[in-house]
Amino acid sequence: MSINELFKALSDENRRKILDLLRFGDMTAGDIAKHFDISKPGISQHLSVLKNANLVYAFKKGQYVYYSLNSTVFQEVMKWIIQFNSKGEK
Amino acid sequence: MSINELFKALSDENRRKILDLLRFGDMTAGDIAKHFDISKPGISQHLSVLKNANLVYAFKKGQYVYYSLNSTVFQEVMKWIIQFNSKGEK
DNA sequence: CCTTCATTTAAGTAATTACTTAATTACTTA
DNA sequence: TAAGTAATTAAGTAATTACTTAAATGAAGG
Repeated sequence: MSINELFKALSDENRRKILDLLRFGDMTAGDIAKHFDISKPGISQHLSVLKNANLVYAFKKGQYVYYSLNSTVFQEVMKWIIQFNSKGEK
Repeated sequence: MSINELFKALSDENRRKILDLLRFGDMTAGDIAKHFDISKPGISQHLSVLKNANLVYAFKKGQYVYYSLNSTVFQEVMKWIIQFNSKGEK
């Protein structure tokens, strides 16, 4: 859950779009994939990057895997950003 | 100055380290390079990515080029992040 | 069980990115 | 104006990343 992993995860347009979708509620991997032109395995790989960065978590329900935003980690990024408004301390 | 360019620029560890250095004051390209193990042209390329993303700006003084943080753009990122704390509106 | 559906894993490829060294541009000063 | 320094541009390469298709896993329902 390094800050590097976090920024790397956020650096891809498709992954940010996935996060955008999840803002409105949890979704299955398949439903997420429907919003993209890329293959299901492609999406699955993006989801795994987001999961490893703790930006989302996954829970299984029957044969479906639901993905959910983990909004706590966004605060990590926020903290990093905030440094650059309060110039040159610490 | 797209949000994509911005996140791409922030996704590299060395570029984030450059931004960290600039928090404490403007620096020349050469002085920045001294803090890294990579070549000067390598740093120059990173600086150009940061400049294109509007994260820094450059001004020339004699034969030196000074780089300076452009803290206003961080607010763009901030805005993007904030969405994920206030779930599912807009 | 066997089939179907949802998802992931595996393996390969194409595109992108981060670096390198060599050459070039721009400025300064003897 | 020649020599030295700072920085960038150019061109090539190695490493990484984003995708693809095919195969494997796992749960659901006849």
